Amino acid sequence: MVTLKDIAKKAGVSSMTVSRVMNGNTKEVSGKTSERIKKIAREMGYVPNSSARALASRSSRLIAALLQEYDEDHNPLEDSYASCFLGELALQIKKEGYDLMIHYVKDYSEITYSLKSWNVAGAVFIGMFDESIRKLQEDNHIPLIFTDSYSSVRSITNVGIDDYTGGELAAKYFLENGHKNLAFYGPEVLDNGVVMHRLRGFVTVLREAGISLPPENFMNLSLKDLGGALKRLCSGPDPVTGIFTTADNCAYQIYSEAYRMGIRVPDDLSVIGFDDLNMSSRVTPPLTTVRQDIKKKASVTCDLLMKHIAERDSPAENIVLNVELVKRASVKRR
Amino acid sequence: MVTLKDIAKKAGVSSMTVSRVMNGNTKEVSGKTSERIKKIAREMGYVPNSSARALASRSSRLIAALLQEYDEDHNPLEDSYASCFLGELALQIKKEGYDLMIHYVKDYSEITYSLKSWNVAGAVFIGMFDESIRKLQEDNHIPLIFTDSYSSVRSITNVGIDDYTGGELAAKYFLENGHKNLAFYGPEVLDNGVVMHRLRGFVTVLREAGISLPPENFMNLSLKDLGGALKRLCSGPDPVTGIFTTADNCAYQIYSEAYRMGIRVPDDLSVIGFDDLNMSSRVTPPLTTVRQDIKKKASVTCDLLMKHIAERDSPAENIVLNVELVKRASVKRR
DNA sequence: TTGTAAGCGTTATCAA
DNA sequence: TTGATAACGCTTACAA
Repeated sequence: MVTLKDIAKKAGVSSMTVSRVMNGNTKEVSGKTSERIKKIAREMGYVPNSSARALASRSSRLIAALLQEYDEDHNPLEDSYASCFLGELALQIKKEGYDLMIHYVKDYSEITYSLKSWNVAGAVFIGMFDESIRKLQEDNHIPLIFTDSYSSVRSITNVGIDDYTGGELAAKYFLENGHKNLAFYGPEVLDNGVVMHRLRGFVTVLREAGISLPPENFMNLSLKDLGGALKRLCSGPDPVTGIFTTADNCAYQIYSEAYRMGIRVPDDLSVIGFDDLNMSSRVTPPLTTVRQDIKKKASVTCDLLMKHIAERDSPAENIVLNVELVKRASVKRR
Repeated sequence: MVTLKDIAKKAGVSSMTVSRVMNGNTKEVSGKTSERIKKIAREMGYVPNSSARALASRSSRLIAALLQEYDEDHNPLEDSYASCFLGELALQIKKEGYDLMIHYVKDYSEITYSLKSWNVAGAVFIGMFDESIRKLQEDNHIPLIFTDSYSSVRSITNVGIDDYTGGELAAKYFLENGHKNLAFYGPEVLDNGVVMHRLRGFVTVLREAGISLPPENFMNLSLKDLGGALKRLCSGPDPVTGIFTTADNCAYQIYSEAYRMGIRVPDDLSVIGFDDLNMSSRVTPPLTTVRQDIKKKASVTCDLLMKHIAERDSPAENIVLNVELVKRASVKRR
């Protein structure tokens, strides 16, 4: 392993001089020595030791991405939204010259542990961490960027989207297309701000149009027999003709169960999703969905992170990105 | 920040004793002091400093996952295979008490740099690294686990699948179902062992059945107008009735373009994919595909890694996992 | 069973 | 513009 010392010896200078050069403090070092040292370092294949750096400087060029580990036998990255966001985030972080660590989190205690253990420079939270936020901020004095949080903690830096408007857009589009009998499919609302706001936007528009959904039209992921429920809703004298899901992934499930039950999309049942994942333009029929710009979200997240790392007292800010409805073939005019 | 020293002071022992306790060297420390120290550490919220550990011990409990960064505007995790594998790998690595870092790689030089910089204990390569393998092994003396490699380097530890048989299974199933006029869709074969072997298995079986594919039946990702090509193949007096793709993702593209061109799957065109991603049972119609067990692959990868970390002179081994054909509705009997 | 001392590779600090 | 020195928090190696 080549160290600063090795280079210093070869160049006939102190290791401090080499250190300065390697860190680009070119102003403090004469141009000539600087060039010479760089050359030697390159020739010797010098790679700075990040651990030593972190130890000495009490900070590292390391970012942690934290993902909720909900389920034993499903890893967090099976969710295409999460993997897409993380994948994009990794790209941005790399561009900034930082390294990225990923941590699955089941227990609160795991978070602080992993952040402290590595002296990470900052952390990005992907998934629902609302209950822990206050404690996280108390325990960790590094920039923490949350995503899609609806925490009541005021001083929090968060990147989210306009979920409520998303729900509204879906409802309006259904109404425009003559749908009156609608349903909803998504995770339990109770503890999830994102889902709740999407749903609220949706039902509020419907209510204003004089439409209210009976309880059985709210289906959630814990439903054992989605196909059966769908079949029931879509038959009878006054069948459901449209369904709003809080994620494209859920919409794909609907597609699948509808197909299995012989319900045709969009002829019998129109579907609107949320996210606009890559897959959504490819499914049959292409999915009408509320689009969020995941790449933008990732780059904004990274920008915020870098800003807070550079200026530790940057004010907390909550950034809300726009959504838009992408109209495809999964909604039929009635 | 709480350090060993702090705990030592409070416990009235040397920091070495604390270090031993924190590292579980319980045999060397009396039971009583051990318990007392653990208690104090817990109370003080001690978190070991991984950087210091890595520095002092010249190794870290850190694994690097390396992903090929092919394309500027697509991140490697947009590929569901990669994100699923990585996601599962992360789970396994966490179970072993290691941390995981992800690195996108464009240039060879980036790899060695990131591995050395963090003193990582081992690395997993996801994607095509065949040309770099020899050099990687020379430059890095830590366990390197490759996946899906067909490198000619003999002493390489790799976890792959039986791609060739996968291709055979697809071909046989088409034949069983009376398909005689077939096509292929996937990445350029030239430099990709995985794709090449899948394709070889496929065409070999066909050849044995006296069927050979004309050049225009080989379509690759660079094709500008996939829909048009599909339309051409599927019309005329002797239309293609089945298409084999080297990845489920490609099959989804076929679905999408077929839909756009008014070609019905499976009535006009049967499709067989490869991977069996989560999505494949959900698309319409559910996709017949050659299944690989990604979870198994990830756990085998992790096991190998741990074994090689524990015993640095473990022999190189190439593990080949089985594949199986999952029959769904995308292939129609002719 | 416990402690002492040195050192891992780097940066911070101060002096020259 | 450079260098000497002391950390950073931990482990290794050896001594008690």
